[in-house]
Amino acid sequence: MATGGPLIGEPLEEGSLTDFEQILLGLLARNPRSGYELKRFFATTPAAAYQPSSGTLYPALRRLERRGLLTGTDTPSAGRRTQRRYRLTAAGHAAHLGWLRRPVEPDTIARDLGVHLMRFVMAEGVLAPGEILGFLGDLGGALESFIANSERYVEATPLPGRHPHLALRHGLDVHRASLAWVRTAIETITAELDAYSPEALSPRRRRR
Amino acid sequence: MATGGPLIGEPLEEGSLTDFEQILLGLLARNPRSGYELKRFFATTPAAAYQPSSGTLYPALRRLERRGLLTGTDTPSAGRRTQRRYRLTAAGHAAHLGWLRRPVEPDTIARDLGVHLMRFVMAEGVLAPGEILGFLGDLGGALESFIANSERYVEATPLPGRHPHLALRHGLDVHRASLAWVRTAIETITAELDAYSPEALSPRRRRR
DNA sequence: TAGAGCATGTAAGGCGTTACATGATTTC
DNA sequence: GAAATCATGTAACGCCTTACATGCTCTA
Repeated sequence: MATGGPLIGEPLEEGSLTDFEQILLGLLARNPRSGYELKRFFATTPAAAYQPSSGTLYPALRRLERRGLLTGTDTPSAGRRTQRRYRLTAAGHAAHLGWLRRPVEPDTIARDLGVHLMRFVMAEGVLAPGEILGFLGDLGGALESFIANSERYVEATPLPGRHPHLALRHGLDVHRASLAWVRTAIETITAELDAYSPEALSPRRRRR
Repeated sequence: MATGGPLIGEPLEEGSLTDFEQILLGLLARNPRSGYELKRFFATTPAAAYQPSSGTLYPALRRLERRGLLTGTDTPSAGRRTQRRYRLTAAGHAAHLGWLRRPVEPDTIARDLGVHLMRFVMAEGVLAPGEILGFLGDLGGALESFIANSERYVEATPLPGRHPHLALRHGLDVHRASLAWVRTAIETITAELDAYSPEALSPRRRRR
């Protein structure tokens, strides 16, 4: 920690990763894949309303490799052109864990909801159930205050016309749906936890 | 129309505008503003979870001016540094109208919902009520098929874990909320239309 | 004269988009 | 041998982000 220069093999850490790079890291953390397999994943999953092009995907993988978060190995798969298959390094796993554990910023909740959902998906089996419930709790809290702020704004501010009012109403409706989802997600996960160890993990709930 | 070269004063039309540029156009169509006033608008409106920086805003205004969609005039407002106040040209109004009238692409509905909401807000008083109801109808239709597709996918595809299933559920819940909003928006606007001219515009509804 | 607020702008760097290029293999 | 599919990549261009620069005015 107190050494002079940068150590060989240490994570570079200069400049943080984009959301897209973090998502690539998360996908490769579960199972190593090639660039093309990643493209197909994005193509076939309706969750991703996003379709990375070759010019986005391949350079991103090379960047992550250059940073020491991924290692790629050329594998001449039967027939076809040689594939380059990527897997995480130790530094890559550390970066991914750090991303999953990032606190929920209440100020940017509306903008980052999609990213939070991706983090939630990728946290399964990686973060402890307690951490996941904590994350969902923070998410719910952020949504609650966002909704409260929007309601206060709608009541306090005279709006120029009917459409702005309706549009704000849309934002409220959508975020209320998100909040309701967070609550059922917490219940679902808590219930599953209780099923496995009713006494140890959540004794309070059994009394009900 | 059949002349040889490009006419002076014609809209350039080469390459289309970004969503952000279209939104600037829409804001300036209602009332001329300076860059700083636009910044304050974005800062004080909770609808905009987006905060354009100086480096984004001012060059964008200059681009639109260079394209002939805006005209800016330096106005030495009392005290302070000289402001540059922008207003739309005829070509700018045409570009804005074209943006408002763009059809709803069902394929990108999840990605573009926010932009559609902005278009809805800015269409008030600019597009005819019939056009606005048509737009909302298309929006609702696109949401319906998106929801139906997602439901089919959830039922047909075995998902690796509980979290992916929950995340897809979130998408469904949120888009169902959007669809419900579209329907109430249609009702609201239709009702208001009826109030002004019950016979002429919507005689069917009176029978109910 | 130093500082704070208003107002517009520039510079460097990075990432994404579109379009094109390239290689290898199988099918018609 | 032409075309399609798999698979990776490059090049040009444009926009955004961050940070800094510039002017002008009023107040302490």
